[in-house]
Amino acid sequence: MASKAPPVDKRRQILDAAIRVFARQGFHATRVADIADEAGVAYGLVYHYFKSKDEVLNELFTERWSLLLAAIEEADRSEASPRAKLEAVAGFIVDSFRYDPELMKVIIVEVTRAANSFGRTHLPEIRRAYDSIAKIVADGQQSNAFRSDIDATFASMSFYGAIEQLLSGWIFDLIPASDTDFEQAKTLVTATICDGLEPR
Amino acid sequence: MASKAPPVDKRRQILDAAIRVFARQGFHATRVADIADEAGVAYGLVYHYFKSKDEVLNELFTERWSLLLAAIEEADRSEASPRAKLEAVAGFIVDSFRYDPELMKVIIVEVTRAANSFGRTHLPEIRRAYDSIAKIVADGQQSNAFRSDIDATFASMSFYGAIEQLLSGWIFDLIPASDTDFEQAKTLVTATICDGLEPR
DNA sequence: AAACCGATTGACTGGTCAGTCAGCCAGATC
DNA sequence: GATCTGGCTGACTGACCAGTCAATCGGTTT
Repeated sequence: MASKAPPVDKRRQILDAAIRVFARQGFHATRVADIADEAGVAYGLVYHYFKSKDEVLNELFTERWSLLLAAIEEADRSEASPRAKLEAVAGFIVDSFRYDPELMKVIIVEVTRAANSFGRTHLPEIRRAYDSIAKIVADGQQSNAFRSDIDATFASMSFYGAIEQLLSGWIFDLIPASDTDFEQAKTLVTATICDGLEPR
Repeated sequence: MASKAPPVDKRRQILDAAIRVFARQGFHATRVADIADEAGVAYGLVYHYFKSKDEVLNELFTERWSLLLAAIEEADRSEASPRAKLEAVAGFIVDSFRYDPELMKVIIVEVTRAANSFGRTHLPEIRRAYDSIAKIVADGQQSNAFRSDIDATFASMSFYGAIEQLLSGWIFDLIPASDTDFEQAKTLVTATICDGLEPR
């Protein structure tokens, strides 16, 4: 009756190939044929599974970003201190990069930081991440764990911007990217934002 | 003998038109014909003054970025406190945006945050900005104005990332962009990075 | 064993543009 | 007023590539 499951999931194969090719050449510079070749699959099959080249990137982004949103919201729901919540968010993003640098590169470079072209479609989802972080900050201010004279939106943008900038630095080899750098980054970003650079 | 000066500088006219069109449609989506139309100039004239469409963007970026580099290095040379130096840098970038939002949008969106495609060529110049900021931080650590347990490179990336994220927020209408917001941003970014979110 | 059906193939097409180029025109020079 | 020169013009072309589609394949059902 059933048994229709193919031995290999070609759709997944195409998505994984796309990650590699997008990471290597960038979205605009990759031809659909490149994806098909990398996946070891015929050109037309890409269009069997996806409406367009854009939809492939859409799928990659949505898949990963929803995890990020879930992680942020879960951190927020926890009983931890506001600072620990922020550290959890930073940790999740840094680990995402460490675990799958190519996918994160694609998401950051081609979507998140490409709000003018491709990212435009996803601005609402991207914004949700900012908003969720802002909520953590605002709650922290409510409970006097954070000072209230720095607008929560400003603070959340600064926090997220700092993290994304670090990822960019790693992606483009502007700063060293060893395992210890990743670990340090998690605490240092949070330390910078929460404690500040000036001695206490 | 001389008197060859045209009444209007067509080259400049093309550059200014390009700023507007790039800001409106994005670099990839603008055809060279769009630039020529916007400038009120024949298609071919663009190629009289520029080798390629890329070179137009190159020119815009280099023009502006060299000002930024000069401003950072000047801030560094001043006698002010490290914190005041950072505030000067933040102030310059924010003012650049306030004074000419379209140009800054193009530079941030199409170059700085597009390191995979166009920005790749300019990575060295972009990096110089990061390095100059890092030097300010490192000097601050040397003089004990800043704590030394946060790596200067990390800190400078965080600082710059925070600012760029704010610009992105303004560019894409994610956060309010009034004159008071701009003024606040200058001090708040510095306050966040130097003092931290937690109360002192 | 015939009909069926979804997965798979890859040649082909239509549209889009960046960049070229042959020549025009207006002011300067002789 | 003839010639020259360089800014300026815009039609044209060659390359590129996303997306289409008709055909094939291999397993299933009747």
